[in-house]
Amino acid sequence: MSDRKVRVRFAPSPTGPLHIGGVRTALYNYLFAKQHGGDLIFRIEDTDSSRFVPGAEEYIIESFHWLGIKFDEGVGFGGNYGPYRQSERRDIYKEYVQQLLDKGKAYIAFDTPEELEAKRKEIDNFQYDASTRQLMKNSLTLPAEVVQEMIAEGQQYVVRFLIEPGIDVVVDDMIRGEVHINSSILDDKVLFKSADQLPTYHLANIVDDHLMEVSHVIRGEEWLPSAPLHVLLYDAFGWADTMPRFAHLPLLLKPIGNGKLSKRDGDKLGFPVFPLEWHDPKNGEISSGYREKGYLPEAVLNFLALLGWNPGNDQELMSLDEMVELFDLSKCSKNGAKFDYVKAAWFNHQYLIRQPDEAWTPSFDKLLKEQGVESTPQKEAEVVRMMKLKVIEYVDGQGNKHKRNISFVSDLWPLTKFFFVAPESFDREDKFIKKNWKEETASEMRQFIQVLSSIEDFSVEGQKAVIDPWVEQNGLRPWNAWRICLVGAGQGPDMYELSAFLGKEETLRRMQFAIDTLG
RNA sequence: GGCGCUUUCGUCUAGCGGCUAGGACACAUGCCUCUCACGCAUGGAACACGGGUUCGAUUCCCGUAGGCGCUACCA
Repeated sequence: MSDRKVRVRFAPSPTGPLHIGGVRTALYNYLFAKQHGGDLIFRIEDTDSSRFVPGAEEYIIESFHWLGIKFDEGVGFGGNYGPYRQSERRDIYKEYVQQLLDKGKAYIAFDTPEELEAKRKEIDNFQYDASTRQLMKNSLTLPAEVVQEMIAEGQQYVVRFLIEPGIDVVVDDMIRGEVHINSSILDDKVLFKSADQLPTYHLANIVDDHLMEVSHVIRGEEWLPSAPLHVLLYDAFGWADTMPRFAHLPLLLKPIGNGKLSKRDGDKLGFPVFPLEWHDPKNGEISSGYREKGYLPEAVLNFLALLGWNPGNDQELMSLDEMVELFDLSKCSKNGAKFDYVKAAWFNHQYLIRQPDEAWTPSFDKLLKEQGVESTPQKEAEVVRMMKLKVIEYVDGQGNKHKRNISFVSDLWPLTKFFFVAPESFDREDKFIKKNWKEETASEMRQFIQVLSSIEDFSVEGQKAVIDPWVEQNGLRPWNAWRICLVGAGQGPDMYELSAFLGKEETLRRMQFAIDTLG
């Protein structure tokens, strides 16, 4: 078992957009596979035909493409163990169900959903198991000829797994250790459905994992209760010696309140729970996505990886390759993690500030167009340069340069609007304006206008050459008031930089407007 | 209800019998500064409870309580 080639799979159901928790599960599978030089398989588990949602499969593939998680084989990736879509494997499942039937490990049951419902009403905590199966309509209670007859008549039936009671079933979990469950509490699970003539998850997943030579099953904790059933299935097939190792991951929980993270929480609290924006084909509802919100895939992956796992030291920022190296299933935590979307934004900030300026320009350009602002790439590059100009001079202990506190490119608009749009009004209650626009400020600004008007060379150096001596001489500190004129608030870059960017004409125009408005 | 998993600052977590219980996010204060940020520094903030085991428990065991999951012809 130990020298078996590592092969893991991520196997979503195409019932909607890929949940962020699913992304983490896929990521852990990826990390585990790559670390061991193994394969990552992408399998589509579409055995519930009633819940199939068109477009979901394509959405999931595109999500991983954006995130940078690469599969080695599977739907859309090729491979020698196909088909990888379960709906295309009907015949395979039928064959294996028959095996179980022949071995007496499974049986045929004719009870209709209505009859089962009635039984549940009749008996408290009814469970289809060793204690009740004698009461039901199945191949264990009916004579063989009758069963044959009913099948010949075309009666609908399901195949149920026959579970022996009183067996101590052990699931050896790589995260939780040994989990014991007595088989008596398990029910005779349906393995093959009559409704759509497809297997249930339990059967399909065991057959596929076996045939695809999956070595490790890394999945969400919601599967832990059915893991004993899966162990019993491997036994029943006689595949116990090649049974994969299990690892059940803790769940992602709501940031506030109780329960696991769901589709609803996201847009209610203002953060996405899906990697990409999703347009529900049924009702046209739109759910936001990380990509569209301005997240960088590296940041999303890094953040997600640390929700339930850490390398055992204080390192938080790491590339996908570093994670591959550091990842360790045994270091995964056992309890659910609340989804902290504030920290997600922090991770994005960290990745954003490490990007070169050029990487910002396209999205910045798009942002400005959305705001109806005329601009050029040169001007945008200039603004980006200016807005971090002061802090780029700061280099920390690791030699990293720092930029402004923006978590998303979209944050740039409120920070840079004044570069493109002149202030139209001033908030007299604003703390900065109150403090820096006094009785005498208007006349000082008029003087300052005179000085500025005389400047021929309006570049940063040209302005400094004239203004610095003037400031020295008069003992005035015009910057804050000047800032109010040009920005309209207490923010923005170095004033010389800004005025040079705006040009002499616009600078003077804004100053005059402020004087006229504020008096 | 039954079964299972789980329980360290508000949140994510380190810790694997002896520590002033560490880090990060968030928060507060200070420094820097022509503003806002960034950055830096400092600070407040946790071992759910009760029994054991042990010279000694955050750490091991058992209860209790809380949280989460499962309990479909869904995955």
